[in-house]
Amino acid sequence: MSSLTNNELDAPPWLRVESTLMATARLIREAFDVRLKPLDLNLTQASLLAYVAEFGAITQTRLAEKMGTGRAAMGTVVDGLEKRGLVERHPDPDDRRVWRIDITDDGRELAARVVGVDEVLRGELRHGIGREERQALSWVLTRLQVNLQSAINQ
Amino acid sequence: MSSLTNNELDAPPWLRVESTLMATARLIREAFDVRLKPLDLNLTQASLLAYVAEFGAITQTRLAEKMGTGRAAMGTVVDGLEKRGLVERHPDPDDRRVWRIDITDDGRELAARVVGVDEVLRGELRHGIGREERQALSWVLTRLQVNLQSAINQ
DNA sequence: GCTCGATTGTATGACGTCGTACAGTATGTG
DNA sequence: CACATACTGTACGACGTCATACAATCGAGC
Repeated sequence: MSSLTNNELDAPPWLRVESTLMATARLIREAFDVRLKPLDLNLTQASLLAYVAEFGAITQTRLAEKMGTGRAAMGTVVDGLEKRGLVERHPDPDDRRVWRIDITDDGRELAARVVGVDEVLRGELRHGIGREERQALSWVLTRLQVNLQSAINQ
Repeated sequence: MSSLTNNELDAPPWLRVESTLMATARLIREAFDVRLKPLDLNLTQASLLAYVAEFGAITQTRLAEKMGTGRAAMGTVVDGLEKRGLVERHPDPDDRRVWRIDITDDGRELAARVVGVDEVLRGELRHGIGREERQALSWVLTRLQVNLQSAINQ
């Protein structure tokens, strides 16, 4: 144990809040990966599965946009899930370039378990954090994203 | 432009705040990488350099702890910086297993520029975000880290 | 002094993601 | 209809990180 959040005090003085945020993001991924391991899914796969289960068939490019990853990476993720019979690629009747990624029955079943895992974990993460604090967090993060996007575009 | 923060509204309903946080972390890394590109450094290298410049020689394992990465990964980062003459490995007089990573004059010069880049960017990121909002953000993140650590340890 | 467990740094292979380039297809313009 | 441009998904190579295993070394207990 220990060595938990000391990175707030003796952390590099530059990058203070930012590094805390990135460390938190790492922990989020780690926590979800741990909880999703029994389902043999990582966070990316689980997100894809749950998204398709919720919103129905969608093309890979839009999927990549939603999940914040590249098209190429999304292709390999879909490959893996398709090989396990959790999703299927259906040709789009209106556009022969694209595949419409749809979920299978097995996938839907697993997606339900993903949602369960997600709800449990998110419940644990709320401990000691009030509703308005979470809303404030969300607001600041959104604002930060705007500033970051401006900074990235010079 | 556009497609900026729509991932707040039509994002997967699970993973709401968490996915926003992770997306923000990605943008932070991206923004720093863009700004550090003229120095031919990525965020990891720059962090290491600035840390050693600030706090002096340190072993790789402690460096890895501070930066939140593994020892093996830290070794390759040090390799690259050492090859460019920005840091040096000095034997520890008291412990022959460890290297003490120290900065060179060239490294110190570059580290100063890193600090400059960092200050400019962090100034931009503060736009429209008040002091108490930043403190609240920091507090919630720290609390979240505690909850995450508990979740990871079952 | 010797032995055993713990620790440091490294080598290795694996994984996930990214960037680029490419072929196939769609869409708009002449 | 012909053509140029934009877009989708994939192949490929590269990078960064991780997990594991390992040799060298330290520190504690006898």
